[in-house]
Amino acid sequence: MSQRKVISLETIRVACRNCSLSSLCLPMGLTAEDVERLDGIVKRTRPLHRGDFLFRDGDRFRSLYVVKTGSVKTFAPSPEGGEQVLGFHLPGEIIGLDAIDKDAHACSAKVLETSAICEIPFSRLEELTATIPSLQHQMYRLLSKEIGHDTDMLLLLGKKNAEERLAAFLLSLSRRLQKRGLSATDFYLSMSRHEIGNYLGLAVETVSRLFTRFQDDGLMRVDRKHIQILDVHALQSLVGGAGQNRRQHQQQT
Amino acid sequence: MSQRKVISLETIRVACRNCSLSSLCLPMGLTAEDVERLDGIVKRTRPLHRGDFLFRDGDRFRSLYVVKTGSVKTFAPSPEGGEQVLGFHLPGEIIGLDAIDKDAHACSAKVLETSAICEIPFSRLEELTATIPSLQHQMYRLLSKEIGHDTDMLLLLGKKNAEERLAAFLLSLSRRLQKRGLSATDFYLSMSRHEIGNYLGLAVETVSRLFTRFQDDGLMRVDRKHIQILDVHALQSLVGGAGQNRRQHQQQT
DNA sequence: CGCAATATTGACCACTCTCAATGAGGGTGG
DNA sequence: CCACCCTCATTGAGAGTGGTCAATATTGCG
Repeated sequence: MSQRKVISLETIRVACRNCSLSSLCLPMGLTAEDVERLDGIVKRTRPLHRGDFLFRDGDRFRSLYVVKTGSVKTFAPSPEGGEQVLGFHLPGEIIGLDAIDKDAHACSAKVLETSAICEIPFSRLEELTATIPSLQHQMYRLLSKEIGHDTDMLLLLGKKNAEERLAAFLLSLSRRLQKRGLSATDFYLSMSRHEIGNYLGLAVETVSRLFTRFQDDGLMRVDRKHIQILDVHALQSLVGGAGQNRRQHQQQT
Repeated sequence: MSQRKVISLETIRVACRNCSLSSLCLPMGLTAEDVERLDGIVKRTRPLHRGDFLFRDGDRFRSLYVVKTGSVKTFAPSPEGGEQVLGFHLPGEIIGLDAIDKDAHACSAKVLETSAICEIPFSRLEELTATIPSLQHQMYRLLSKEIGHDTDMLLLLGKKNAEERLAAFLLSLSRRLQKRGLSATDFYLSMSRHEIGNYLGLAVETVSRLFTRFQDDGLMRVDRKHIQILDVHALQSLVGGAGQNRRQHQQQT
């Protein structure tokens, strides 16, 4: 910890900017000027708190949101009156892409803990992407990436058992936190067991039992919301399906 | 059948065009000239046959594909060596959007029956969307719509039981066929029970049993791959969850 | 400090998977 | 043209994962 050197205010400011926009301009081809223009349309809102909504399903679509710090969950109403958690969004991740099509949000976004969120008015972003080809390409990639992510979830829900799902979930969190420079093995869950279960298509009780089991097996330590991963490799082999193939025959067509 | 009147070659040609591009320019704002330009980059390939691949996972990404007639399935390899069917693509639907991000296909696309497919080189499409704002917007919508569709599947796999899944699947097919002017209640399945089961996260046997049950209950007639829906409304109420709430508590957070 | 929400644990059972056998087509070759 | 084979689909019986219900911590918050 604290390998942080003395740095200038300007450095922080720039780093902070890049932070909020990293998902948009990371693999860029953008000039400094382009980034400046992009930066110009981003609204920085004051910190939001647990329970606050970024938007609710049915709301008119106006902006995309980027998590700077904290975390957000998105969830859609299911016909029976329940809800399906669609994702947990950590710093650097973008929210709202699914609303472009219908020009309205089909899901709600709720802040899980005190968070800083950037807002990017989509109409202005569109103007920008129309004049900066590389930014347009970034947008396409961003949308495409979201599809790829959903695909992964389909595989998870369609083919994996409870154990594999929870292991995959934990590793996903770990990896994403690490990418932001946080610890990959020691972190706090900002969501409840209920929400994890809902997200993974499992009952709360199953999630709870698995946490206990993983801990008993020495894979991790669990204390309420505090998670310490002790054996990443074992978790990975759980996901990969070291467990004998299960669930419908793996047919080749 | 054969309510087809005598029509000019030109009419057919135009209709055919619109067909292949409908998903791109339907809710448009495109001038005739724009459509012309779009049309100019579309490659029309000769008919493909059952078992042909549009692309395989790992292939370099070059083009998007639009189904004109026939059907295509996409599927991704799962770590254990099996595969997850990601979707069945009917006329008017577009394939390959998930590959933009990594510039490589993460899934394979296989033709299920003799089909006509259009190919749209993505780099050329990108050039076009950079100069036609409304087309750019269409592309964003298209990508966004795909995300929305995946979201629906997540809800299906995460929250619905076997009965609800199959009912939803049948209604989805029905609706999409109808949109293309085909019968909503009488059609042939181009995919096997295996593929349906894989797609829905169910075992083949479960799919088979449900077909039998639905038939016994008078919801539909099933003869091999020939499907006749007799009671759409009943199917709809099955999906909606008329069946008493099942699967994890529907918590509100 | 006490109530409400969240989490854990146990017992039971249902949905659906697995295994296995049989039947029905569709294609190929004799 | 028929026999054969192979794939696909159907059906039955049994088993297991994970859901449901219920009781008991534990925590957080007003």
